[in-house]
Amino acid sequence: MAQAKIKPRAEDYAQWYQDIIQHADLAEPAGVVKGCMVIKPHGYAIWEAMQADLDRRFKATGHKNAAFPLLIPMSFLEKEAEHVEGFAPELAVVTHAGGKELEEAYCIRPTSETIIGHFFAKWIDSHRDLPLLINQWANVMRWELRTRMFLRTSEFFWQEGHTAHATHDEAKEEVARMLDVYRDFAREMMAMPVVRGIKSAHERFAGALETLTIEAMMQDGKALQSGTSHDLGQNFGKAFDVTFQNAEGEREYVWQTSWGLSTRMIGALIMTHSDDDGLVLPPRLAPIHVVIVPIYRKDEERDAVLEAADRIAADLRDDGLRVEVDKRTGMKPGAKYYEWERKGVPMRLEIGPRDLEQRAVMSKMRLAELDERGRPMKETLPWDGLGVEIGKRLDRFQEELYERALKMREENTHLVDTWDDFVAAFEGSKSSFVYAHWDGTTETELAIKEATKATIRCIPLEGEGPPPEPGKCIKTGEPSAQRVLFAKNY
RNA sequence: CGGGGUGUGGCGCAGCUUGGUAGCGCGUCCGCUUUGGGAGCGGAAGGUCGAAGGUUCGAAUCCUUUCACCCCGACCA
Repeated sequence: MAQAKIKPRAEDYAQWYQDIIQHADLAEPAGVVKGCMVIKPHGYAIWEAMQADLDRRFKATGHKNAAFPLLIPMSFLEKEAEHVEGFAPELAVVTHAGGKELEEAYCIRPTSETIIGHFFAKWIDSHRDLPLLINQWANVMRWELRTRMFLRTSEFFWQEGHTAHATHDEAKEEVARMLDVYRDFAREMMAMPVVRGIKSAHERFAGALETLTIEAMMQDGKALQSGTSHDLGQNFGKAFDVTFQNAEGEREYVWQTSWGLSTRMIGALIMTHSDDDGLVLPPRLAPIHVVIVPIYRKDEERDAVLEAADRIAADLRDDGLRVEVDKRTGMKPGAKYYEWERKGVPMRLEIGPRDLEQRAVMSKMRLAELDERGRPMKETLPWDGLGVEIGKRLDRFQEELYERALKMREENTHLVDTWDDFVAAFEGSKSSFVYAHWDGTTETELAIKEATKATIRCIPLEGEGPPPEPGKCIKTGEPSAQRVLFAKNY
């Protein structure tokens, strides 16, 4: 295990982020494949927890999983003009296979709208076939110029939902519904508050009529686009001839949507909750809820302590908790404490001879207050009803993480009305969430980015951000219907 | 892709200017003593110095090329 200290956030946020990933043993750069990473077991377990919950939510909203080819004929991409323009620069292309050059090159999927569009055309014939609600869990590849672990790697894992509907209204409902699924997932599982909104034309998905997004604030004030839901209109329907016969017997193009959320969320988790001591995980996504550290001096003590630890672990597992007993020898308890804290385990139990006598355990939460002597506060919990008590504390911890993240965001969210204040808000490497008026043009959006590096993260949906009120564009003074969210972003 | 930086045992680094065949800390393995907030002592293992060429009697060190990673941009989930 690495021994060098985690770089404090205040000194070098980027280095801190790298250190957390290494010290928590989440992933490492592949090295032998540019821009790709190996997600290690502790990191992958977090993704599996995310997948399990999202999959349940997708199925609860009527979606079914399917799998489409990794390789897509190049000609498919070219069928939708904006789509190919958006993705062409970052495609990895397969030109040879089976020892000879292919007649038509394949690209490794950067996203699957095109190949799924092709199959939708085969599968959909009648309005009775609609809506068609499909999700795919997959890896995709986009040859990014600058990569950062979890946030932007050449290969990444995600889910992509693809649906086809008979009417635009139905499709728009789906787009909004799935955005809310993402919002709820972020809130309930990740303990991460998000702002829902609409992407500006410039930030929209290549080939979409409209892109909805959830944007989260990271600890350094930058925004992270955390999930997107696209209204594809009939663009792909027309490109792939996906048509159906309506109730009146007329042939119509379908209305499609797509929506995705990726392993980037692990990066979001890190930058939302973790601290200078290591990873901090919300209990609902933690691969291990509780680690039990047995403490003993003599062999007799050892047997009794381990027996009790195993029994408690078994009881807690029966209560639905994910528990690990750290039986490693030759390692002092303190060393184990530090290691599990680096890995983000929400709660630790210590059990030793003293506890055996009292029929109790010592418990310590990952984010514990310090006492007068600067030591983390611990709490004695009796064996009776232990699972219930731990459950309560984990639930409270989950909620505290959310409250803490929300507070952090609110303290770093501002309404700005003058250009000078706007520039000051993004001076140097500073970032925060700034709600300001914008005249609605891409030209102004780009000028603001050029001057401040801040971009429009989204046009907030109703109920998000400040109440809509007309005003004047921060840059041009032209009329604006509502404030939009500006921030630097990952 | 432009600019900058870095590649030396699992991790963190020194050595490079002034070439002489690799060292430190942590970790790992074995033994004994330890174990309620990062253990101590003794012994041991582990490295084609990112890769390929070149210069040289001799290259971690000098030259060329290349690969990867990190940071700042531009591009993007």
